[in-house]
Amino acid sequence: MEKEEFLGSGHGREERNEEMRKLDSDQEHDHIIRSKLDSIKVEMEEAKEENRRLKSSLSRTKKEFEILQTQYNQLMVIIHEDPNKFSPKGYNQHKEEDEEDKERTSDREDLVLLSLGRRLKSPVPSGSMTNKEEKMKDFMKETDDDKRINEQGLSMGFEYKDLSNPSEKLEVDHNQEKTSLEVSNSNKIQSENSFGFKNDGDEHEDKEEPLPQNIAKKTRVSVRARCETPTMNDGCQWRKYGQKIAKGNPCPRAYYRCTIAPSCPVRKQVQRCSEDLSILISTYEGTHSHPLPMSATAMASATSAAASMLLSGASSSSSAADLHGINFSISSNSITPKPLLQTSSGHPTVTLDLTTTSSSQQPFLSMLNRFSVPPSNVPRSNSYPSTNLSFSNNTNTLMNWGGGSNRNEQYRAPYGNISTHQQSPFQHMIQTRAAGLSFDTFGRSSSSSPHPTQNSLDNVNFKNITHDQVQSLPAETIKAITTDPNFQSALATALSSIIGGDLKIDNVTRSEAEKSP
DNA sequence: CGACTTTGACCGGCGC
DNA sequence: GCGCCGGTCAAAGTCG
Repeated sequence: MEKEEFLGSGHGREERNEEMRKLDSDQEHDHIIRSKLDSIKVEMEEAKEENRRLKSSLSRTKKEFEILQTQYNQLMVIIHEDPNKFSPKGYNQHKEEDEEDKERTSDREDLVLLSLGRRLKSPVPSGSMTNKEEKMKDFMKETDDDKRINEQGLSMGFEYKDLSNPSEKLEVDHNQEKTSLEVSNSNKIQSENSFGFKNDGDEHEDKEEPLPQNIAKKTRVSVRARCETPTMNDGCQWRKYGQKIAKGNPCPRAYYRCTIAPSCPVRKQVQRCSEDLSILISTYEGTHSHPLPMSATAMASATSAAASMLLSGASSSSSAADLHGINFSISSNSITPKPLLQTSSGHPTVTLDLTTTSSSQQPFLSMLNRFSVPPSNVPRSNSYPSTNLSFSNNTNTLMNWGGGSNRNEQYRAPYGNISTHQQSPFQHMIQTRAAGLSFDTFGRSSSSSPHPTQNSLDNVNFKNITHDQVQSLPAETIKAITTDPNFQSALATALSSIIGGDLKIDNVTRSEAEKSP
């Protein structure tokens, strides 16, 4: 009996134990689920928080960008409209016209100019035109220059002088590594061997029959940038046609040709810097004989601007120059790293350096100051000048250009996914004008929201731009904007045009940032 | 199957 | 004239 009871009780105990175990396991399961839920909740909260942070950061950056863009646009609009206005005398003379100008400028604030580089051959049907586009078209009819743009499209870039022309002589001082350009008319730059965009409407420009010596000595523009991907996405469509191990660099050099148009003669060489494998050196040569996608215009304009600077003698300037009222100091500490692709080939090469790090606390100034001559210790075997333009900042300039082996990389914006109205934010800021070096620059923020500094036009003052003003720009803004390769490209173009063109900037619009925090 | 990449061969310029 | 070197060609391979 006792045994049975024992067995019976033992059996019951087992059942209870089983139930207990079941309960325990259920509780454990619940506990696990709860803890998982908790952790997920925490993660969600964190994500939300991060999202909020990013949103606020984005909106702040947007605002700051708009402010800067407005200032830049105002300046360029005014420069374009009447350069004389920038002299104190001119300012007084034109004071009465300011009201009118303000209205016109305000109108232009509504314009979105996406005309950096070459205008597309096929005109947009008027039916599909937006109001902004119509306004832009209307405005472009206002001046003769703009008419020319409207009728002929844009011609800018990599202008290369006919060296055989006795009136336009290129002298190179091999010993001093200086370039001396003797140009009879700086605005009459021939279109031979021009890199960038040419106007199909101009028959004479379509006939690109450079002389043999020019073919042999095409100007090249080398762009150095930190880039993790095998190639830098510059917006163009390239096809690889060769690869070589070049002497002096264990990294292979890849040869690409532009395939947007079958007859496009533009070539590109891509090579990693042997000293710093994170640096990608892209060297461009030739002239695009076709419209470029918008995403390609930034790089094309940068390279063209660089080439223009080379040809306009920027490299021959002294250690500091006062160019049209803007100080361009060429400081020895801004010297770029030794350019590898300058050592060969007998091509005049200009290097755009987007890699070097500045110790300066003023990135924007630093950027302006980085129009530098190559270091004297750089060996150069070629007999042509090389010019280094460094548009760096004090941030980590490692760029992901979105390039790589992906075949579909072309036409993608070089800065990843950007919403439509923000795509290539600086491209619409600059509009180039024919004659290579001079251009119109105006436009506005593409944001549809009311502009925070719209009223600043009412308080436009003209003063000499000072370093203090530049310094007064919010550092974060400067950092954000100067790290944008599109800005760097656009700036290169703008500066090039100012240096090489006939614009006279004695004064500039006072920066609204002076008032802004 | 077309577009693109790879890679060895070839060509022309340049220096010795 | 020869060899080196940068640049290009073109056939074969790869990829989507």
